[in-house]
This record gives sequence, structure tokens and C-alpha cells, in this order.
Amino acid sequence: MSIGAVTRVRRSRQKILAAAERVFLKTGFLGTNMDAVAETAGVSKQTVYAHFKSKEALFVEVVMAMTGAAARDLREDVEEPFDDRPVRDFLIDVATEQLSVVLTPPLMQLRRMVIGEVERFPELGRALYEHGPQKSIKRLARAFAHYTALGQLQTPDPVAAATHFNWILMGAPTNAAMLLGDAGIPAKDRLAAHAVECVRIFLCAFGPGRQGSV
Amino acid sequence: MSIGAVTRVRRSRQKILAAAERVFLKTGFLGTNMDAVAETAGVSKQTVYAHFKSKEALFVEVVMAMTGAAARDLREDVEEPFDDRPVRDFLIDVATEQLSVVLTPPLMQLRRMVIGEVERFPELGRALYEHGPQKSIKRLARAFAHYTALGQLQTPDPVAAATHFNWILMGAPTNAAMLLGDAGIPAKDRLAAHAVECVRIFLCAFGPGRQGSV
DNA sequence: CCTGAATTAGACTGGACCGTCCAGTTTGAT
DNA sequence: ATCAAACTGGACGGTCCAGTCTAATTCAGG
Repeated sequence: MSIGAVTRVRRSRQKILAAAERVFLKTGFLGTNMDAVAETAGVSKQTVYAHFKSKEALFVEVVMAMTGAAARDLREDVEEPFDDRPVRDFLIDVATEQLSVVLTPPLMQLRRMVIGEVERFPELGRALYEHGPQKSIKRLARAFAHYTALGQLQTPDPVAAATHFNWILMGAPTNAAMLLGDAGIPAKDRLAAHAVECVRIFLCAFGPGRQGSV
Repeated sequence: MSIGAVTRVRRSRQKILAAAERVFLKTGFLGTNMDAVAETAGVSKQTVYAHFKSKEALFVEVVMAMTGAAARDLREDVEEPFDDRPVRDFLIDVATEQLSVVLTPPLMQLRRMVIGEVERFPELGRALYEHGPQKSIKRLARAFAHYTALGQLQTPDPVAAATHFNWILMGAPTNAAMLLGDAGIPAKDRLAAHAVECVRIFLCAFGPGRQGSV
């Protein structure tokens, strides 16, 4: 029981997690068999069961790990000092970032799988909901409150405004990716144009010259 | 071979389809076994296989039927003579209608299941994409072109505008229903307020006093 | 080199499940 | 009444698979 043994154990564990991720994403929970996971990991089935007590446990571990990693990427990639930049530039940056981080094959596969298993694993759906969209929305809401204080936005309810911004931006491409598969993920240049148009829409409704009720 | 026999066959077929719908929606494709379908239908397994040549075939039939039925509901419920009503009223009506027709447990379960099976049954994803969101969007686009001609909207690209309207409206509640299960479907009164706010946002960006580029 | 922990290969159990088969029964039209 | 089609109920073959067991092997540290 020393460092060498620990790294050996960790290497096995990592290999299994990586393999399980690939296999689960491709064939789903019920469609995956544990022999395939072991073989993909280059590890005996016994070792898989030495590390994870059941298929369910391994599945939950894999999905939670991916969900956490995605949330971390999102947080790291967007720097928060948004003081001196004009709202419009800030929004276009955030939008572009968000689209490119979220609309990737692995994340879209994860999302499809979790949605398909919501009945069986409701806690995974909740985790993806809170670490995914909700996290982005909270961060945006803080920025909106800030810009509203500066008079560059009008968002009396920053969380509501952030929610709208998020779905104006993500709704269409996410839906396409869900129902059309990875081929439904729009190309980079399409996404850039989309980001610009979404920011325009948002600023019409929540910018300094805001119109309408409430 | 006459009317009596035909109705007998049709009754069996209908019972099987109804049962398969219930069972598939609850447990998904792989999680469903054909004995359960037969038992739920109150029919022998042999009869199931007399009507549908395999589990796959039955699944496809069920999903296609639900998809078609949903599309039909949508078409029937919204009447098209939108000439004399102000845009704002028309949009709020359409929005409320759309929310209440689409955000129902059966349709959300169908959507979850199809998304989870996109890898195995890509044609079902495509069908739901085209008969669902795309159908609504096309209908809206026609209305937008009309109102733009009347000077009550500014939508140089009506399909793009309709797509934005659709996802401003449906994005947030659909996402919640996908990841949080049927309990994530917002309540009626929340949806009504949501519709009003979404129409406000849309009119800011595409109404007669439209601002911003392009 | 020795010891104990980690790992391996593969056989094995127990059960689930798709799809088929069969022998007998019900149904509805002629 | 008769007949063919539809249906029943249950058994069954073949396959797949989660999880366990065993005996042998590798590995790392003292």
C-alpha cells in the first residue's frame, strides 16, 4: 500500500472510466454490455467489478464525471471581468463561447443519453440541468445585473433575462442536435452569424432603449 | 373476409398499438419486452407478431403514429385567418396554443424516447423534427410574411424570424421537461405569463419599430 | 527475492427475452 | 352447419448478458 500501487489502481480506474464513457455514449445504458466495457478498457471484467460495484454505479459515475467536466470547462473559458467592455461585445463573446463549448458531439451525445434515461436515472437529468443550462444562466444573470447598474441594460429580473438570452441562443441548435444527431450540429460560421443575430434580438428587448411593458 | 373480420383485426391492432404506446413510453425500446406488450394489450404474443413482424417494426409504427397525431392536433387547433387581428393578439394566441399542445406528458415522453434512440432509429428523430418544430415554424413563417406585408412586422426572412420566435417560446420549458421529467413541465399560469413576455421580446426585435442591423 | 495486493482469462450461473411453433378454440360470414 | 381466418396459451430454442468464481499471474515495495 504505497504510491506505486495507488497509481496502478488509478490507471485501471481511468482506463475503465474512459472506455465506459465511449461505450455508453455510443450504445446507451441498456444497449451496453460490461464485457464490451472491459474489452475496450483493455482490462478484465473482474477488474471492472473490483472498481465499480455494478453497471448502474459505473454509469452514474461516468455521467456525473462528464457533467462536472463540462461545467468546469464552461467556467474556466469565460473570464468574468466584463467591466470596461461594451455590452454588445461582451454578449457576442459569451454567445460564441457558449455555442462552441456546448455544441460538441460528446456533450450532445451525453445530453441525448441522459434525456433517454431520465425515467430510470432522474438524478442524472437533474444534475445535467443544474450544471449545464442553469450554471450558464446564473453567470449571465450576474453580468446582466452589473450592466443594468451601468445603464447599459434594462433587466429588472436578471435571471429571467438570462434565461431568455440562453434559450434564444441555444434553443434552435440544441434541438437540431438532439433530433438529427451529431450531423445536426450547425457549422462554425452558421453559429457565428446566429450569435450576432441573437444578441441583436436580446438587445432590442433588454437594451437601453427598451420598449414594451413590465 | 368481410366487415366483421376486418373490424376484429382492427380492434386487435388498435389494442396492441395502444398498449405498445404505453409500455414503450414508460420503459423505452430496449427496456420493453414483448410479453409485457401482449399482456397489456390483453392479447396473445402470437397475435402481436401476426400484426407486426418485429419489435422494431412495432416501435417505429407507434412512434410514427404519435408523431403524426401530434402534428395533426397542431394543425387543427390553430385557425389560419389571421387577417384582421393585431399582431400582438395573434402571437399571444399562437404562443399559448403552442405551449399547451406541445408541453403535455405524452408528447414530452415521446420526445425523450426518440432523442434517446436517435442513434438506433435516426429516421424517427428526423420525423419528429420535421413534423414537430419545423411544421410550427413553417406555419408561423407564412403568418409573419403576411403581417410584414401589412407593415405590422419586419421580417425580411420570415422562416428565420419564426425559428427565433419558436425557440424563444419553447426553449426553456422544453429543456426543463426533457431533463426534469414530467414534473418539470411548468404550470398553466406560468406558461401564460411566459407567452406574454416572449411576444414582447419578439415584437421588440421584429415589430414595426424594429431596431438594429439586418 | 518475498509478500500481499491487484489483475487476468475464462468458465459458469441464473435469468431475461425475442421470436417461433403447435394444438386447440373462438369468431363471423356463407 | 360449415369453414377459414383470427386468436389463445403455453412451451421452447437460441441468444445475450450481469455478475461471480477460481486458479494462475503480475506488480510494487521492503
